[in-house]
Amino acid sequence: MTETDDPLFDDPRLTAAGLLFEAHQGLVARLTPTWRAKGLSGLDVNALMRLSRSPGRRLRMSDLAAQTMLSTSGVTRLVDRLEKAGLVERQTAPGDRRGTFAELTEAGAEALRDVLPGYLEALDRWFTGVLTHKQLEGLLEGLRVVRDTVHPDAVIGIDDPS
Amino acid sequence: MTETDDPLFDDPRLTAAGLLFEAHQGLVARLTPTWRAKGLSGLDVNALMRLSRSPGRRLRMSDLAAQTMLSTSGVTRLVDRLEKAGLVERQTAPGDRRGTFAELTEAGAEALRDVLPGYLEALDRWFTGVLTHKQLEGLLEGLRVVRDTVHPDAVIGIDDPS
DNA sequence: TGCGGACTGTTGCTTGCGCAAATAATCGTA
DNA sequence: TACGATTATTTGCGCAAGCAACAGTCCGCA
Repeated sequence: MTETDDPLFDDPRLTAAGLLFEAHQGLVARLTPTWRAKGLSGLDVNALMRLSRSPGRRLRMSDLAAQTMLSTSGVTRLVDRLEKAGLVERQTAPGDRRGTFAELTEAGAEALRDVLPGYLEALDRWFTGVLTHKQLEGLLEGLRVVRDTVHPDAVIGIDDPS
Repeated sequence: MTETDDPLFDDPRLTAAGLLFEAHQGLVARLTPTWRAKGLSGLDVNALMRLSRSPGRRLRMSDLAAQTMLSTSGVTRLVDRLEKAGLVERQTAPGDRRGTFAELTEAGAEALRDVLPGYLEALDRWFTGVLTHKQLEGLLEGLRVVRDTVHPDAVIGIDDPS
């Protein structure tokens, strides 16, 4: 029942992209309470999870920026907050005093253990659990292809190399 | 080669969600230049597209808020900017002077026609075009299910109705 | 050894968002 | 008709993010 004056506005590619955006946004909206209840933001959780999965539970600031797709200044302030909360510690990189590592503290890992059960439950309820095994497989396959196409490792300054 | 101290941190549900988030963020990063080159933000384009597809090319502020998943105050300011740019016009709702419609102007439709070609091309290059027909179908099916689960029509104040 | 250029992270400034309070209009009921 | 409750939108305030400028460190080469 859409009323379009211009057929350009109704391209199936737009519909497909809209579906991706809406599913994403809606899921995030559903997940948000699980971490907000613990006093964290989505980016906090993202960063903590990235650190927890990295060797030595730490990452260089710039690598964390690349992984979270934040600007370096954004990461500086994110780590500022996490450090103030005691969830992360800065340490200067041995051998290169320009670099700084952000390392997950035990309190940080604990915060993660505190958030994850509710987070996983919500994922189950709103995402993985509402799909058949086959649907989930199909979804993940498509996402994997898109992610690999679109996610050029370091994604700080994207200047379309057209 | 991930090093996890806690198996909780490596749940397949987390991987699945991470895939969705990364595909989304990466795609957005790829698309951003297409609208930024025209002086618009992603939310601008989203709003303009919603309006263009609505009856009379207009929506009430609160409906626009629901569709864009912004807060109502966010929409107030979004429409402020679009109106100042001449892409949208406010008109008080006939019959209920509390309500306000945001209506797409001809300049707004023109801006959309200006952005869409590049936008569609980018979608093709980074999203729909990199998938086989079958992969795309599988992806869209999964997304549709998730979207319908997660997107309860009006999504302004989500209070988990557990 | 010393100097210029490149790289890493932080700071100043601006922009945009959400929450909560304020404002304006309508509805229901006596 | 009048008043309290409800609904729609706007404003005040605080926070978080990006960009651009800056400071500190390292590397290469004469």
